Amino acid sequence: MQSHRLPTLEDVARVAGVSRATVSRVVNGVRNVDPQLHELVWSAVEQTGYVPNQVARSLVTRRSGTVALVVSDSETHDDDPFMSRFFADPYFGRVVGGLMSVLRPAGIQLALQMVGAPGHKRLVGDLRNGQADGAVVLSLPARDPLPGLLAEARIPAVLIGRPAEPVPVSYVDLANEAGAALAADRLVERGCQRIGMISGPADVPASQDRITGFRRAMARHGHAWVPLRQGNFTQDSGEQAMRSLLGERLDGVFVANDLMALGVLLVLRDAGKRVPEDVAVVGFDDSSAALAARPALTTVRHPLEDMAAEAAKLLLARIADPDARVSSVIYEPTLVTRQSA
Amino acid sequence: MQSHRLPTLEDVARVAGVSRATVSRVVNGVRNVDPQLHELVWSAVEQTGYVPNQVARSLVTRRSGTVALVVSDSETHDDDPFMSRFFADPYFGRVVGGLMSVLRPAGIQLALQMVGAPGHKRLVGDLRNGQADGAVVLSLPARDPLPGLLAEARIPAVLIGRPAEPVPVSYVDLANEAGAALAADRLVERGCQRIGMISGPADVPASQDRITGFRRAMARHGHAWVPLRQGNFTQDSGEQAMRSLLGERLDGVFVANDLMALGVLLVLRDAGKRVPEDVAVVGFDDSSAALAARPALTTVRHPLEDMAAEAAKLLLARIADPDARVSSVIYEPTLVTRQSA
DNA sequence: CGAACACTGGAAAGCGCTCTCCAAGCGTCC
DNA sequence: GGACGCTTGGAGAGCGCTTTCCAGTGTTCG
Repeated sequence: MQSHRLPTLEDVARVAGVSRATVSRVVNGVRNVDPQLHELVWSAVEQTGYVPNQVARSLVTRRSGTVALVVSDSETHDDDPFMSRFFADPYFGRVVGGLMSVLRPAGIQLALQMVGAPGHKRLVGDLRNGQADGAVVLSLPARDPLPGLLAEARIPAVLIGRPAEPVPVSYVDLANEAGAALAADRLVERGCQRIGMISGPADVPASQDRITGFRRAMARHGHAWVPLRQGNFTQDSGEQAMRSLLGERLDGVFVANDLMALGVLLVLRDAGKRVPEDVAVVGFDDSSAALAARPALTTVRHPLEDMAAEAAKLLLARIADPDARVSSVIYEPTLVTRQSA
Repeated sequence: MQSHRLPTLEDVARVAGVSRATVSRVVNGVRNVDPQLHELVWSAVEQTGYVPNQVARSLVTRRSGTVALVVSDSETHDDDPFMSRFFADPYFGRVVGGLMSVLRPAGIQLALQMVGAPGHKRLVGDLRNGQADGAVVLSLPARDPLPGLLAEARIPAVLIGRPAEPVPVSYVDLANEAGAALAADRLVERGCQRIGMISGPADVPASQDRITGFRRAMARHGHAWVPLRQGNFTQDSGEQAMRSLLGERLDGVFVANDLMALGVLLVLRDAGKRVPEDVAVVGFDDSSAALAARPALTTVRHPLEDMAAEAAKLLLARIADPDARVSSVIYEPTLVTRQSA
């Protein structure tokens, strides 16, 4: 019983006996329209089942009511297993959840864009064309040219995680150094003497900062040197790193994320070490894994949802006023003390 | 050094010295255009840095190159903690990853739409208006009217998870009953005598099927009655359910998802029960949690990424041919045997 | 050698909407 | 009573693109 053609403004106007312009004004709630006409138009809208065509509207207003979540992965091939890992990790979902908590009430849609270097030009073009009003960027590769391109094209954008090189784009980030220091303090305070670290990839800013922060704090406590192994944020890499660290006879270890810490816990257990009595472990992220681990993980809380929500707010502000100053928000981490340290 | 206005088809045409129509034809690769002109036009495109305006294109073609991922949550208020739980769960990310693996190579975008019952009308209208070419629907509420509305409006759609009531819409699903039967078989085969189950919410089809399948299989094995507790798929609810099941002196339990199984493991451990010696545990999903658990979880594998990818393929096929027959794909689960059973 | 025919490229009509004019109507003030 | 300002609604020009229709050109065949 549906007609094949959707009712347009024109149809509503005809039913209401007014002009297209008037219907448009009523629907968008602008200008003073005679209350009677107002009423009349709304009932015509109701009667025809009219729904504004966003596409047509976007074409003229150059506003799409959409924000892009750009996942920038520089070099990945299509079915790189890395991608599936990325999506399966709660990281992605938490970001989406945080963004939606702000975007949804604002009536703004989220469009997911995955793009590698070859797609940069196209992406920037599409965004300038009004495909989306702005972008939240999740930069995976260490030094990503995308933020710079976005800034140059004057596209409202906010990064999640600071860029490797300074770029005139707002971002939200965690005070990773401070978080790592929290872990160091905890380990030292417990009385650990031989403390090591398992880090993430060295070229990721967040990872670098955790290393720097940890080393600096340890130095402050008189530990000039810290045994370090590099992982890649997977549980597996955490296991490997811990195994290679076993010879160091550590009694404390800071692991740069919870997933790797899970692996560490397993290796320690297999090696017959009690946690925290023999070896204390501090993780990072306060993910659900931390709570599920046995012993429950003492970890540095990373308020990712809040950060993503803030990113959405910053972006909205920037869309509303493109000349607003670039501003960034750094979140302070806190230590969540559980059993492992 | 960027001009404020983006180059349009008109500009390219002027530079190339041809008409708009010709440029359009070249860019879209239709009709036989003189190879020389073809060349000429492309170099003009290059020179001007032209990027087609998708919005304008959509307006006339009524194709958007976008697919909506609709998360239908019927009754939720904006900052319901349920939503944040939903996004943090790997379920969401795995679906997105699976969809993207098909959509990205096809050059199609994914737009995230969260919508409750009040938004249904608007959503259907927007989709009919060509906002997106089709929808993948993730129905959270038990009996969701949305799939029916979509079918009625003849909007290409594919559901992930079977609808509670039959609806002429394609879907992909897991043979949940068969999966539950796999778990029952395993538990019985191990020699367990007193076997219980912890299920998900009773009004979710997937959850119902697991209960039915488990009961049926157990009956086949001569167990007429199965102690059952209901959880809500969270680790916490799993713990509670298990605690209340402790009095039953079970030696085997089937838990309807891995997250709850994690909770079960903890409770069992605290109660001094060894797994699997005293109590065998089988989970469901084969999530990363299953692997991380100690003992590692024996669980029913749920190939969610593959299912989501298939959903994307079905949707694309339906978009290409709206009159194609409604067809659904049911995936067969397999048992992943680890330590817990 | 002229007519029929493919083929190519241009002109122009929209897609559905917004928004800037502009005209009409009305009240107000000198 | 006339001029002015204010409110209100309509006409119409696009936004950038696709696509139909048609004219022009070169080709082939009777």
